[in-house]
Amino acid sequence: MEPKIKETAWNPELELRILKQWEETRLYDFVPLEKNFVIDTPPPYPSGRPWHIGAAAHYSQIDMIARTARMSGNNVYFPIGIDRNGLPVELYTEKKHGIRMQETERSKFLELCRSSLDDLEAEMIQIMKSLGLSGNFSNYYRTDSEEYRILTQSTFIELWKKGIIYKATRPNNYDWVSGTTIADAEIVYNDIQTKLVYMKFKIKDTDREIIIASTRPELLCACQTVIVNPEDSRYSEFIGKEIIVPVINREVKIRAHHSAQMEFGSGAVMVCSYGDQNDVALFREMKLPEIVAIGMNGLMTESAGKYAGLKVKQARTQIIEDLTNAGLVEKIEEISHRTPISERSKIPIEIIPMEEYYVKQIDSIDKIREIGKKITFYPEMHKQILMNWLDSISIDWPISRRRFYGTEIPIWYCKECSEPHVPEPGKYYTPWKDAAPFEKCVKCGSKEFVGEFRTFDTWMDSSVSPLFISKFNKDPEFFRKTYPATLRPQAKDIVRTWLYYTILRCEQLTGKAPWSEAWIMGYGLDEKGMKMSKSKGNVVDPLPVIQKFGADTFRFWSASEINHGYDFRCNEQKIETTKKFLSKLWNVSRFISSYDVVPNGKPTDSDKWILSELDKLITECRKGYSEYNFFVPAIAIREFTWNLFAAHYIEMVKARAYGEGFTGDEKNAAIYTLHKVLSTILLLLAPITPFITDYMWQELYSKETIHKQVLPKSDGTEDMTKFTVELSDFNSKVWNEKKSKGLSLKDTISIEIPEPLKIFAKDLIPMHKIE
RNA sequence: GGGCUCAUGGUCCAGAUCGGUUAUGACGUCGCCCUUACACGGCGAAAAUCCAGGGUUCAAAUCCCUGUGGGCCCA
Repeated sequence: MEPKIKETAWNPELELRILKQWEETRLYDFVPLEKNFVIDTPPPYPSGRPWHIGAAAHYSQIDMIARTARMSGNNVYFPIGIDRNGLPVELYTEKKHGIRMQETERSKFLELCRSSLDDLEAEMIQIMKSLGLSGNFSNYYRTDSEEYRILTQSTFIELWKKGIIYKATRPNNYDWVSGTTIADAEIVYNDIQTKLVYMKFKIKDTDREIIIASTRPELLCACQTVIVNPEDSRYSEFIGKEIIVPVINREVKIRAHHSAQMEFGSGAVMVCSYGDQNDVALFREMKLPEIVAIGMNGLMTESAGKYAGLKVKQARTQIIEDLTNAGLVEKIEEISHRTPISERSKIPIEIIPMEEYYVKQIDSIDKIREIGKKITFYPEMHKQILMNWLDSISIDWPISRRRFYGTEIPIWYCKECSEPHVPEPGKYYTPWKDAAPFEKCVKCGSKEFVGEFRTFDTWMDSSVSPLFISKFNKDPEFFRKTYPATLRPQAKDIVRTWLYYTILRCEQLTGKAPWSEAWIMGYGLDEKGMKMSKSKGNVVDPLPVIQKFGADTFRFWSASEINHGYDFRCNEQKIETTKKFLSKLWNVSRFISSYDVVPNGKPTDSDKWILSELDKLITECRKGYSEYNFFVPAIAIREFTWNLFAAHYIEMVKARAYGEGFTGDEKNAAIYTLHKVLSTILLLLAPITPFITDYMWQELYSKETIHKQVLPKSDGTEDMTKFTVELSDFNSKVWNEKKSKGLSLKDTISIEIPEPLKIFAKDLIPMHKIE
């Protein structure tokens, strides 16, 4: 008896061969049928090496969803895309070339970004392919392609025409040295020495005063309220009273608010537009009218009265002097204050209201909540992230950015009267360099236009991914068959952004939910449970790991280590040891491969026992797969294969399979059962480890790939699983007995087989050489 | 500051919806063993007051409350 398979361990290099076969046979091409299983794949962002190992695990699992759906008889559409819009590539490019975006010619800067992206993308596609993703690589999409940007712009134009877009002035982080809005991610906090000024505020119609401490006295002119902590007994009698802002002499109300810290300064805080992020939140919460004290040039505005035109620091010095002269300062302390600083220019940022474009969302919240309720979440608990977010949205969505590498906002303004003009949808517009596609202004008739220079928030692009993959507005037939999509897989940290914005935008454009299911994954932490970040230096690069151990090892690790929906730790040593299971499976297959497949047999009691355990396994796996929870089948299959099938059944039937002292029927029944169990394991495991299972399948069972098969179904055979515990206990007992007597396993032993196990006696006697 | 979530042998991970067994399995460690699939193996051993405190109960890893510590999102 020679096994068909020669090697004694699974060799990951075989994966390349199998990968090539899949590509050559175009196994995963998609041709739409009436009914399809459509995955709204997250397009990853190539933000620089190394890629995140948690992301590689994430995409492996998305592929398991695709393969599960395919093996459940669905026609699967698994698009592949790359997200290329946004800030990270701009920062990457600035650093790589030592330049600044605002000081570089725009088209040249865009060119540099594009070439950075091309390099990073090539590697990312390579990793995704080598992971064995069964997606449509042949025509993968890019969110910065002309085609995609046409969709982003035309959906914007559609919303514009529906009146869902408007312009408004709202506070933003502003770096007046670089002259740009900056994202929260670009702010760093430094402790800076500054003066904390204790000022006297008079309470209206009394002769009493309250002392208020502030590091920003120059913002007195923008003060609209004073808050105290509701539990602060010093001030409880003043809540609701009017108080007079010194110098400005405006009356504002004293309110109670929990964000006032009793220990800081005097415990009473003046709230100005806009001293810091908390002021912004309070203005929003209390719906206070804003006063703009600082302009985009970094100078005090008209609102500052006599201080108008001064630099912020000069105004501060001046107002402290004036307050002191008027006897309104109690004392001044030198303190160290945590101050938000612009990462690039190193100056304190100012929060300045600016005119930006907004998408209306407040009006849609109830509708989105209803849609959210109908979407099935895996796991169910993560639906709460969306619901909590819907409860806390307080302003519309600002969508314009003062950035370069993004989809351009397609608007031109009349040079005379500033009237905005939006072009017809269907073309890609770059207003910052293109001539306006209009004859004359619809309002004043002027013939000169100025192009908008801003770009969209990248979520404007990402939020239409289900429309892009279904060829919205381009191929009505394809769209009808593929929209809404079936499932959105994504990580839980972007429920509030990507998932939410997608529902919002797709509802606004199609009136429907973009998908019926959402699959939410946790994220990968390092081996100590800390978030991986480049600054901490604990990022694990998936590429060498996959190269070293193979994609199947990595995938089986991801399935067996990650309980769906929860965060998971990444430990390279654990990945390495996972490979042992694949070698175990390999060797089980190798043993069984020495027997030709027999089409059917008359199972003995031993065979019936393992077949009923197998039936139980099928039920358990199907349950896990039906919830796209791969942890369940991975653990169950490993347990069954290693600790029942190999450890007990194979040992029991070896003698019978060799045919020593058994009838032909009995021998055949053993061989039939061995193949039956192995082929079932391979099918059950195929979505998780597509390489090794396909290799074995084609080696042993079929010329056709395993990935065109369907998952096995439970056939409700006679339940003999009640023998399992006693059987394995008996085997252990014999092995222990031989060991304690110093016998080899080859030696004979005299031992009583327990009554219930007598039905297996014919296999147990030669297995243990019982006399 | 608000929200979600987690805490079980040295490490990771089950068990918790529905309270009741000597608390599952893997990795690692140690000992023995080449038994015609596999030493990337087999058999066996040591190793957990189930984060802390309180409550409900005949009975709590499991249910309730409080706290501590980690993770993330939002402010």
